Amino acid sequence: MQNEQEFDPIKSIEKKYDTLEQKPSYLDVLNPEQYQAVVHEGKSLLILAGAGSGKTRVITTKIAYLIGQKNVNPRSILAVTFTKKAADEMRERAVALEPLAADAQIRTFHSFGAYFLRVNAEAAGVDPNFTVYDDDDSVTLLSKAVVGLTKGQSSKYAHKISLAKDYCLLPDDPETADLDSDPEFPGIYRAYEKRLRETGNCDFGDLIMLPYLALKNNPNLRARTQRRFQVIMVDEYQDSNTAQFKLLQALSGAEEGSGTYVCVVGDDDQSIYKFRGAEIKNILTFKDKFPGTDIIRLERNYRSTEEILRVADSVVSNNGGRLGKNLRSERGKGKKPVLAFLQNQEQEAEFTGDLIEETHKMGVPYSDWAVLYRMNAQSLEFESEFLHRKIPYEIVGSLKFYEREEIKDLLSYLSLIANPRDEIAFRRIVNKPARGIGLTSQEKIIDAAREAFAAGEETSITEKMREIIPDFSKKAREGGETFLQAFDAVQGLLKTADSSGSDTAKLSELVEAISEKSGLLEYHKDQDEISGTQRAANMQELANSAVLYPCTREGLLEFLDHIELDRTLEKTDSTDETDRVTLITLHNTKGLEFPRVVITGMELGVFPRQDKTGGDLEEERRLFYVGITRAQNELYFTSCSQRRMYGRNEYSTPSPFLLEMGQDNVKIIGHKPSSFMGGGFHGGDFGGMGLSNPDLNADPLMKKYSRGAKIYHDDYGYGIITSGHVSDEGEYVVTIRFENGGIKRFLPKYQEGALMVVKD
DNA sequence: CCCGTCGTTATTTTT
DNA sequence: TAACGACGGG
Repeated sequence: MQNEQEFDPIKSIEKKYDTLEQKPSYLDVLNPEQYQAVVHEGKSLLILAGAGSGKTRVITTKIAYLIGQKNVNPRSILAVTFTKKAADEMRERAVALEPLAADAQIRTFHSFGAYFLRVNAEAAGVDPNFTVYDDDDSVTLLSKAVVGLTKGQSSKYAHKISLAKDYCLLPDDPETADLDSDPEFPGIYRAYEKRLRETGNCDFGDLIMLPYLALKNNPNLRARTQRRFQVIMVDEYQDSNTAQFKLLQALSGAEEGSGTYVCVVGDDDQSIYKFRGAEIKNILTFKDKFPGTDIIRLERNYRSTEEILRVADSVVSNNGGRLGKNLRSERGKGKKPVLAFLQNQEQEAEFTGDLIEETHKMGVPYSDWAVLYRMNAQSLEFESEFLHRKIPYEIVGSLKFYEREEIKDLLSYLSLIANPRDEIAFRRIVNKPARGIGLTSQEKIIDAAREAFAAGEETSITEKMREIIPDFSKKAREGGETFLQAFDAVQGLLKTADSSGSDTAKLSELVEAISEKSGLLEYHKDQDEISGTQRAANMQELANSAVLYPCTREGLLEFLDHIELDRTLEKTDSTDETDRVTLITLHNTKGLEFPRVVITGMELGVFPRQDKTGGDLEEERRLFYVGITRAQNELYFTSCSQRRMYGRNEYSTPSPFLLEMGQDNVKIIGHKPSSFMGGGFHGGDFGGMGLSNPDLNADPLMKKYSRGAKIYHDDYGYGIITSGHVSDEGEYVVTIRFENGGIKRFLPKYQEGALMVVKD
């Protein structure tokens, strides 16, 4: 005993040095700002992370540090991102630094919402077995909820409803009426909500809005939740919407002095999703909403060369209302970006192909290259050029696996098993393959089921169908029996909750059984023969992806969540070639980087789009900024003097953004258009307001009578300019569609007296 | 219920 | 231009 006591102080000292020794090396690799951000505590924190400044490293290190060094319970950490990919990467990297991080909630906003709703289903007033309707399903549901809408109207209103939810607006909120000029809109929204609740399902917007409302209306739940989450981090905060902001506020209890530590990370210069409801003001005013916020700027860029960042900065400094940042490259000077003026899109594709081929001969892999464009339609020219030249490429984002017909069919069976009130899923599969159960029969079944649900009956759509089917015609009756038999059979494969762990049935078996017994596999195989598609293979692919899930109700819900909340992945291509050029829209490049980047279609009307002014133009500019800052080593811009759009060959003006890059910051090749001669360059001195393109001002007629302008003609009445182009004779020609239906072309030059622009 | 034809309409889209 | 939806006939 005596001895032991003598050893004690030594032990204690030893321990201290042991601990110092164990100071995790992950802190050593941080730069001073990153380190500050990681060890920051107490107040709220806004990390302004410039492109390529290592923000993921900061977030993941912070999670590891909190758990490993500050003894924060991993379960009390919530980190949200916007994409599944980002969430997966974040979790993986955090766990690599600190294995206990596996217990932290690292999720997308929507997957967190789904999780929250399932756990708190009762408080939130939702069915715990809900599945998630995607945008297509919402459109279908709306068309059933409001009779007499055309398909176009349904998708328009469904889109508006989704926007309303992004802004956290309910049908009765006065602002809701402002979202659409149609005074019926709030009523349409209300009808949609009613029908959606009847199905027991949620749409994407619900996954954010309903958790927020549940917290708002339920103090106990709020207190419990705030106790649970001590640390909340949000990535890509510049693209959060109003509902997400409100949810963050409610979760953190910032207004109630909960003591939750909130850390948001983002870059106001990269906010590009306003059209989806993103509110850049969330990041601009964060410090006001979370008083006492500290701001840390990460301005060291490890991705791009100086020359590239110079162009990026020169462009984005044309925007007003920025938080401000000064990105510095840690990569050295590098090569000056190249701006190529070309004649048309064929030449644009050829030029790009040349670049890729020439460098490939020198040993540059294809995968170094990314070709960026504003619209998906622009990929076509590159595809044919690359196909022709045998340059391997991959188009990112166009293949939407989970939106394929055959996949949605299978998923509908799964959804209906999960939630027997899922009207949309039922309608999708009951008559596929054709069984003689047309729209009328479907209506009868759904109406009966809805009535039963309203009366509080514990039943399902298929049970109701079984009840009323004897009244149907022979054909419909027999077809219905076939469907019910198949459905019962596959539903029976789902193991009930009491079966124990010894049971190894996999969900993939259920998917395969559905394919077979529903007749869908056969049906789609036939379609394959006809259209040469890959549907049968895709169906198998879906089954394969279900192999990791148990064939239980829990496994099923988990699988469906996984799929609904991660629709981007799964671009399994049959070729195993990995060295490929990437073709991608500018929006889709967020978070990515490439050694060599070509930004194409730098023309007014394409990028930026012509109808963009003011704040919208600033967002286009940020999109341009995002594109530029993807490049590590080499950057190219292409601009065509002529472009075929909507079947018409139009002359085009260079993008005003090109003027903003600064003449000396790029190497210009090709035939410089007139607007680029003689000191036409002013980069960065417009304060970012409106269009400052000298070329537009050069021809006042083109500006006055631009596409989209509403006009009044003395002889023909009101109309809208559908297009404007410069003819071969060099004269500006506009095409006008008049309200009476007529389409006429004019030379505005000669119509000054008769043709006037009207405000709308 | 399937197929052809005509007319309309063209962003971006994390979930 | 091209792709997709609406509509009508077999």
